[in-house]
Order: sequence, then structure tokens, then C-alpha cells
Amino acid sequence: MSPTRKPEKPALPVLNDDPRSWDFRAAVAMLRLHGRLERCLSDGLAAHGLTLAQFDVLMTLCHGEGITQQELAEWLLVTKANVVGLIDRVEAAGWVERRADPEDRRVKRLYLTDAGRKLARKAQPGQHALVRRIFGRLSEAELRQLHAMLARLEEACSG
Amino acid sequence: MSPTRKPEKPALPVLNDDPRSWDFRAAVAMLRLHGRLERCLSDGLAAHGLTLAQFDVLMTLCHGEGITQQELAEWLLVTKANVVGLIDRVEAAGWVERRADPEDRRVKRLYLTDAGRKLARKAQPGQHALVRRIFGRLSEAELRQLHAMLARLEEACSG
DNA sequence: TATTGTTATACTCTATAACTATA
DNA sequence: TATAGTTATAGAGTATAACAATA
Repeated sequence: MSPTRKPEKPALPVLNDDPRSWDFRAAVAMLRLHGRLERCLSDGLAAHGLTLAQFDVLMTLCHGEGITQQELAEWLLVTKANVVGLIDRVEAAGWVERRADPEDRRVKRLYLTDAGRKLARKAQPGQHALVRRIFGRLSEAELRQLHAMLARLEEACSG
Repeated sequence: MSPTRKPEKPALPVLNDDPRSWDFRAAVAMLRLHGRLERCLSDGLAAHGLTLAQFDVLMTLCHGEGITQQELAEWLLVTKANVVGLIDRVEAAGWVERRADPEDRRVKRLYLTDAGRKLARKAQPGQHALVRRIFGRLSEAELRQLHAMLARLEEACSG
């Protein structure tokens, strides 16, 4: 068996068990959880030929079709130059299309193609199931608490 | 003609306000917080010429100097091939050095150089301050709760 | 002048596979 | 055979800067 894929054991309790302040420990825990979660989600998407960033685009368009590239850049927290490449790829794959805005000829609005919508619908359940499997370990009350805390933290991040 | 949009806040309430289950909402909130946090931390590190991954290496070695590349790969949740490039860069920068293990000549153990240790000590306070500024919005009791929940989630991710 | 999208460039991170040198 | 590290290759994401078309 080739050990090509990811390892499974955090062999080194390097950072988690040291007696730091709880803010720092919570931050490290979040970064590590994200790393794990990202890999789980990526693996699930790879079966559909999607990257996480591309799935993000599809999901964003599912709920906000017709947004501009600039708006997408702001939502995804990346630069507009980055969005160009991102959209180039999903457009080349036939999942998204750019349409000129008749009112402002500078902007291009983004729409899902039928194939893109179909793919999004196909990939979504697996992602949901994965999230449910992991986050389902917490009770609904805990999930609400978690969500509220994360929202406050994100607000602190922006402001 | 339209009033200038503020591109600093997430203009699209696309995913957060839809009536999904709390597990999904919590997951999305976490992914978004991570995105923001990652950028904040990266910006702080860029001033020191460090990437987040490189800072991770330095911090890991600060607390577990002498680990092998394989152990580092497991800890960072990446492949060993990835670690080679990562260490190549921090070694070229003069922050880390590989040392042959006399007992098993296959392995190379990783150590911080004086410059690396100095840089880690210089970069750390800013990162801590940033974490404190953000996570300080929660009380210590909340931070403990958050940490516990995140740890349970990470466990669910692995197992 | 400012804004939207684009191109050009470069770097980092990541994964896969095949390879080496040890064990 | 198995393991630690390496090389080679590829692709994806990111940032920066300069640019064109349009407002």
C-alpha cells in the first residue's frame, strides 16, 4: 500500500497541549479542524472533478446568480484577478458562463449553465452528508452556540 | 450613479441566511471565518517574509525540534513530498536545517537555526496579538467551550 | 478619474508517481 | 519488503502590477 494519501494520525501533540491562553488554543484548534475538513471536502469533490474553490463558485451562483466578477471576488475574499482565472476554468469546463451587462458594458455577470446547475446538485448531497457526519457530533443547541460564536469572531475579523 | 458600494463587507448574504440545518450553517461559518483569519494572519506574516505554512513549520519546530520530515508531514496534514519543498524553502532562507540521524541514515531531523528561532520569536507576538484581538471577543468560558467543540469535531473528522 | 475585467508574471502549496538509499 | 526522503511533473490558488474599455 502506497502511503501517497494523507496521514491519519496527529502524532505530535506539539501545540495543543501547551499551557497557552484559551484564545490561542481555540484559534489553533480551528485552524487544524479547517485543515482536516478541507481535505475531507476536497476528497468528496474530486470524484466530481471539482476543487473546493470551484464548488464555492457553483454554490455562490446557485444562490446569487447574476452577480458580477467583482462581487464574487468580494464574497470569496480574493482579488478580481484571481476570479478571472477561477472563472476561466469553470467556464472552460462548461459549468459557468459570463454574460455582458447591457447597462454597464464594463461588467460581466455570471450564470450557471445547465451542466453547472446539474453538477452542483449532484455534488451537494455528498458534501452535506460529510458535514452532517462531522458536525452531527454536536447537539443542535451546541451547533447554534458554535454558529453564533463563529459569527462573532468573523465580525471581529472584519471590523 | 449608484452610491459607491463598500467593498469591505460581504455584500452577498448568499449562503449564511438561508434556512438550512445548523450543522451546515456552522460549517459554512467556520469556513468563512477561516478565510478571513487566514488572510489576517498571512498579512501579519508577510511583513516578516513568512507564509502561513512556513510559520507553521517554525512554530512546530519551536515546540518539537528534532522531528523527522515524515513526522512534520503527519502533523501538518500534508504529504511527505510536500514537506520537501516546504523545508527546501525555509532551509534556503536559513531558518531551518536538516541533520542526518546517526541511528537511522534514512531520516533527516529538523532543527531551527538561530536566525529561524529569532524570526519565530519576532513574528509570534504579532500573531498572538491578532488572535487575541479577534478571539478576545469571546469570554474565557466561551473559548473553552469553543475549543472543546472544535476538538470534538476534529476527532470526528479523523475517525 | 475611477472602476471592471483582463493579461502577464511569479511564487506557494498541493498531489501523484517514480525513484534512491537505507532498513 | 517496507520506510524516509527525493525528484519530476502538474495543477490550482494567490498577489502584484500594468493595461484596455467603459463609466
